[in-house]
Amino acid sequence: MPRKPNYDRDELIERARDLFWKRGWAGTSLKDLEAVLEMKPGSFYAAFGSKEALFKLAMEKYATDGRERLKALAQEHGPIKALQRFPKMVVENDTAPAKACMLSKTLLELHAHKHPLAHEANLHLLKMEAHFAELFQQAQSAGDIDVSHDPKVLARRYQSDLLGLRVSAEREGVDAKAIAAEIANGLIRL
Amino acid sequence: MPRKPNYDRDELIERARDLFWKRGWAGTSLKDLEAVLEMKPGSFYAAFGSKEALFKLAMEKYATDGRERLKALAQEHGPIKALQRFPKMVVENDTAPAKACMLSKTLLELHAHKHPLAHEANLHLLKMEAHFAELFQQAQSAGDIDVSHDPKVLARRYQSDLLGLRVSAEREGVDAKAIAAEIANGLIRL
DNA sequence: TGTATACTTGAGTGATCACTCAAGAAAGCC
DNA sequence: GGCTTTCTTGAGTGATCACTCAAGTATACA
Repeated sequence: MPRKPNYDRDELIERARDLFWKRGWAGTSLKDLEAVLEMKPGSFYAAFGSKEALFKLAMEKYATDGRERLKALAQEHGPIKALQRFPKMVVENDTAPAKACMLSKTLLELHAHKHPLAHEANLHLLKMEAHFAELFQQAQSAGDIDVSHDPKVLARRYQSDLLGLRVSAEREGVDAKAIAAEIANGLIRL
Repeated sequence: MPRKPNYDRDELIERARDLFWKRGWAGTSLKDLEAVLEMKPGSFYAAFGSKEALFKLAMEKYATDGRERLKALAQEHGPIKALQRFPKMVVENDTAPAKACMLSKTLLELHAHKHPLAHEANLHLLKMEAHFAELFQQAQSAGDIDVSHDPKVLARRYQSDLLGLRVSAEREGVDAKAIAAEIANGLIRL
């Protein structure tokens, strides 16, 4: 009896993610979304409910994709190599809508307003940090990093450096690849 | 013959800076500014011309204040100690409107729109980086840092770490002071 | 093919956006 | 006190914001 929608929901969320990632929350208007998703307002609200609900979906996709890329890297090269390659990978991805992390952008834009999406971004960052800690611990088990270090401390610092790297990569005239290499090299001396 | 304005322009710019710093460009409405500056729209536009013009002034004040704080630190403690203390100082300043750097917030928010203010933020960041490089060079002359390092490379990395630190400080549940201490310690081993 | 059921359309909602401007108030000089 | 000049006031500008909804359209099952 029903009629099926003539779009791929997941693909729409990806397109929305790219737009939100690039332009931020306030910088993305519904008109922009309508253009990119090729949807009229009625369909949009029937499909997603609100701009905020779609942003949340987009951010979830962003976060899980990031974790999966890290996981894939670890499976292929092992924990320490994954941690070393990740910064470079992030910075060299020229197809990405922005160099900076969508989670940090969201956090910085909306934290002062105590917007629920800022809290959401925070949670995703925590999850990623936990993932980093896990890899650091595995690297210790493999003998690649001295066990005197607390993996959680290493992960906290690593993520901080990564966030800094990605802000720097958004700047003009800054050699982000060089910084990424420095971060990678810093892991050898642990 | 004329009538003098009944406000202190510099103080108004400071108040605007605090609001912009905290809430960002799009997050700060003219209504917000009118409330904080205690000005009606007519006076506001007579005094500053536009929201963008005031933001630019606010960002300039932010940038020069930052450079002066660093300079004061260097004069009191010397270059290497200044570089070590600066991250801690930034993170521990509880009176600041936000932990994150106003320049990076502006850059991340407006870079995708190619907004002139993003370019402006970029220039201020470059100036600050040059200041860092100068201190690194002075620290080398003083024998505190090995001369094998390029001060410009050190400054680039230092600023990246600092930006990451300040994003991390904006998060909840992250011990930013610990990261600041790690950054400071990292400078000893150079 | 008829009908029920969803999806699509797009003009329209009130609210808020940055900004304007004419009129009134206050200060400095004679 | 009168006059000039600037500052202050605040209602009002069109544009854009996120969002709604009634009407039209297409699809799947009978």
